[in-house]
Amino acid sequence: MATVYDVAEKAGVSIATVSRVFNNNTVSQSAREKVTAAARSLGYTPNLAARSLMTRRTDTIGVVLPDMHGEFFSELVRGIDADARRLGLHMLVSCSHDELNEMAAVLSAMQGRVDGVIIMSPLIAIDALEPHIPPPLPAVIVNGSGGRGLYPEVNLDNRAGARQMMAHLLAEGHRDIGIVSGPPDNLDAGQRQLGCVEAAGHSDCRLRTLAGAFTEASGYAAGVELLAHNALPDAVFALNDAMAIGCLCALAERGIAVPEQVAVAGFDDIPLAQYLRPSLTTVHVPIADLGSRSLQRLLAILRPGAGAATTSDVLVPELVIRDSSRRACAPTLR
Amino acid sequence: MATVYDVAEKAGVSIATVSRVFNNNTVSQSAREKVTAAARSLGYTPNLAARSLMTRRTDTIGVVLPDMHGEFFSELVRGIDADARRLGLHMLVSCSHDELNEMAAVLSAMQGRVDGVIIMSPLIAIDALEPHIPPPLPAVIVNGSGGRGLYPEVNLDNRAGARQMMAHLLAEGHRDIGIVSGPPDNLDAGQRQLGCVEAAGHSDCRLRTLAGAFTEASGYAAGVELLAHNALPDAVFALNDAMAIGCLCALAERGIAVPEQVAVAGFDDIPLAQYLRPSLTTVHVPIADLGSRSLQRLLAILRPGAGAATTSDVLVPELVIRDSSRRACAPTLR
DNA sequence: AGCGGCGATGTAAGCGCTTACAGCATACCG
DNA sequence: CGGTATGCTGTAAGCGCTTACATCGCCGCT
Repeated sequence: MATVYDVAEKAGVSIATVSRVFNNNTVSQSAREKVTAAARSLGYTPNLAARSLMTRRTDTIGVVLPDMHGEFFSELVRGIDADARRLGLHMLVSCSHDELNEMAAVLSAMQGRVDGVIIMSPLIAIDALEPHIPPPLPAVIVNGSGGRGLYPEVNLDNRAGARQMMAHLLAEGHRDIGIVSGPPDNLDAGQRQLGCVEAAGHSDCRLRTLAGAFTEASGYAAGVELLAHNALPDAVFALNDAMAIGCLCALAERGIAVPEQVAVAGFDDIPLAQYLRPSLTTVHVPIADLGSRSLQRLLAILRPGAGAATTSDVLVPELVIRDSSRRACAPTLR
Repeated sequence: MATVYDVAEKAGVSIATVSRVFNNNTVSQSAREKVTAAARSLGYTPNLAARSLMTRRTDTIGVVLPDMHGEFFSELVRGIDADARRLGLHMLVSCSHDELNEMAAVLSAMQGRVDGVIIMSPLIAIDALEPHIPPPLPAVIVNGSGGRGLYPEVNLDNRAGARQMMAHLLAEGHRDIGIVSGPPDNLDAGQRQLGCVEAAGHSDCRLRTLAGAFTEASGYAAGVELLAHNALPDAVFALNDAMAIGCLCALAERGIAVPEQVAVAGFDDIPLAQYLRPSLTTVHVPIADLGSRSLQRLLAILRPGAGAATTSDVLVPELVIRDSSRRACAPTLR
């Protein structure tokens, strides 16, 4: 591999000038041209390790995810990547499997490879996590709450989303509502559940909770359980779309009409929610925005001067009403 | 940040000894303990940039993807990540938006940040791409064919998958089959289409092709078009699941019974395919395996001695027959 | 003509690490 | 007891780059 010395020699300048050309510092037009030509002919590329060693920057940010399953993850990464590219930043991705020591290992391994990290950790409580973030490492926490304020957080207002959905279901006249919950320790799931309870508290509605795990299979199981007890609720609110789909499947198998006999709603608004029959009423979560927002937050730490007025860091999801919850009087099929 | 010098001083040894401790070289037990203690108390972490500068390794591999939408991408990354972690490798992820110059930019930016790359590029033909891969950068191409053999390839046998599906549909007695194709230049789509044509060639079956783009919306549009002409085929084979879902949606809206009036099949076997009603007949693609396999390939280049018997690099997908294509005589609902 | 200022360039000092080489005990051989 | 193999350890030389500082013309000023 060619080095600055090779280029400098070929261009007839000093290594400092070569370096300056590649860092957009003041160089005369003629020198710049000579260097560029020499570099191209030698196939020179700056050695980034050496550069990092001097500048103590890596131009890379780390993304630590709980796992790599499903739409949510890819959307988040997409949101981060889009902005990162524009800013000339690279993205180091890793996952923690929701385990504290794996998380700690990942973070310490990233130490020195990245300028900062975006951490998503819906299961591990942030205050347990914080001690494992190497102190010099700038970090932003996305979608996990309960930190001590040591790190900026970007959150989704899961509670508000759930409240909106409940309000909709209540407005449709449903009073007996089944909630398919998420994994026990999942923070998003907890907040959504809380929103449901809050909304129900103001009304005369009955809430039943069914165990779920944010998977299609668990939604299916919940649907089966509802049918077994032979006492269908008016509506089922699955705390994510995957479970809503599983549940719809169980209901369809037994010939239960949705929304005529039971209304069904989900949460997340995954892309194909609108292509189900009946199309799925859900809460739209701007996942990619969550990613892009957290990158902005991180950037505000990394490159202080660079503007970025602190807009709110709580994104409010939006109710999307589709066929699966419409009043029975509206026919599903044309 | 503490350096080897700080640790060496505190431990009362030389920097070489400190370095040896962190690289598992021969060091006396007593020295090792002193160094470890000193390092811990100082919160020392080796500076990876400096290390890379000496060793010319980064312990990081790059993953270049066409984009970051949907299951396929996340599954692939998951497959790679799982193995990478075990091997102590990091993963730098980027996407090319299927544009040749973006691809070239991404690759040259990765130069020096990674020890090798895994490239997925279903749209850009590999022989056009190869000149843009910096020569010293080890690369493996996943799921894109047509290279000049300069780089190892790991492929999915899309053609065989499509042939299997066609054989199944023919065996079910369908003779008028609609194919919802993929994006025009997409290599996977092309191979799948080819498989269909091959299979049809051996039979007396009629094939109609409808334009598609691997999205739910395009599948929906194809479904609408089929209905408009008032001449439904016996079966519709959408070349990916997303389009099959869109198509199912269009058919359901018009009250067409699947599989009684039309059989429908997809390709990919995304996780929720089995939770659709009717559950979707499709071709199972082991995406995560594709990722893990390509990492193995890359590793065979990076760490030559390390075994890794060259198993085949063509993964054959597997037919998954579900309700959406079963003979009409089998009732869908119980 | 002389001088301050300025922009372009070169020199050289590291950044924190790995590793070849040399040094120095210790142990073991004849 | 000298010689030599053996096992640790220290010294020092870079890896390829950025950048503070010094240098050197050159312009425009008085």
